[in-house]
Amino acid sequence: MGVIRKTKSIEVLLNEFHKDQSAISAIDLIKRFNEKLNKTTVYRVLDKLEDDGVLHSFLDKNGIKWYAKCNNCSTHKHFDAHPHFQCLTCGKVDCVSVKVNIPSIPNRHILVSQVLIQGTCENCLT
Amino acid sequence: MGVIRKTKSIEVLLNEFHKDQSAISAIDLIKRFNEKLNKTTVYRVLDKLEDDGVLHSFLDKNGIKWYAKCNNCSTHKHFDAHPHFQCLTCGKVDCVSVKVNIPSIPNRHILVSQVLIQGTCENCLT
DNA sequence: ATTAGTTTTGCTACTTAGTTGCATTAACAA
DNA sequence: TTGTTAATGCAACTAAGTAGCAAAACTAAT
Ligand SMILES: [Mn+2]
Ligand SMILES: [Mn+2]
Ligand SMILES: [Zn+2]
Ligand SMILES: [Zn+2]
Repeated sequence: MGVIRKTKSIEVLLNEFHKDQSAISAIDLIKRFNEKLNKTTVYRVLDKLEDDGVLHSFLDKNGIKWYAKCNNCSTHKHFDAHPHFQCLTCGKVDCVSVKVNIPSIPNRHILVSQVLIQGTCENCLT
Repeated sequence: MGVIRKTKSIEVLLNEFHKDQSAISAIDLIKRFNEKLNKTTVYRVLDKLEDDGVLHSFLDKNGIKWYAKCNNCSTHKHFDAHPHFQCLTCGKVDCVSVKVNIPSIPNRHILVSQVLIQGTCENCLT
């Protein structure tokens, strides 16, 4: 897979991730470009950008899908085993670069893990 | 809130959690008692049992809801800050009792966190 | 610049998990 | 046994995400 053609939809969506480091939910993007892009297109572009290693995705506390820009990933290698932080006050979601280490579990082989942290963001702390 | 009346639905569902320590998804319970209980009832009973501290819930990798029996919880106190483990081979989900410690994050106040670990369960390891 | 081949898009319809409103039924305390 | 109120069933709905297919738009070759 991977992005093959530079289309308007891809440009518009990617630009949204470039102008802010925060994660953005698929639903939010659909709302933002309501008049400009079809929702199916939004889902498909996000999916493709993820395949291409440009974005990565995760689910928030309510099971809805968020995307954020990958930091050193490519089509072949992904380094996205970082936690995500969701502010319970304003709803903003960010990638956090701390390392959470998962202890081994007896009789089980661990492959991946997702960590979602919730609390108050710096903007809402005051 | 909390369970007030001992009904057939509550008994049937609770019994399912008693005979096995594993977590069970709401969807699965709806399927299991397809002929016996209405799906709305299943959702409502699970919700109420959670309020009452008898069960706790979490979302799996696909954003679907699972429930498991609480281990020392009551209506007022919840001790469910434990990770959950989902086997990628058989799909089984369990509570795990290891402690994952979340490091503090600069400028952010952490309140709760969810950890979902994926891998291979003891049954599927062979 | 035109064309042809292929990808991407829009649209409509669909799926699936979960929720809501409301009338009926079942607990249970008196 | 009866009256009150919680719990249930049913049908209709919501919301996130998917699928099929025809039309549009890239891109590369001519
Ligand atoms: Mn991230
Ligand atoms: Mn648990
Ligand atoms: Zn905030
Ligand atoms: Zn397994």
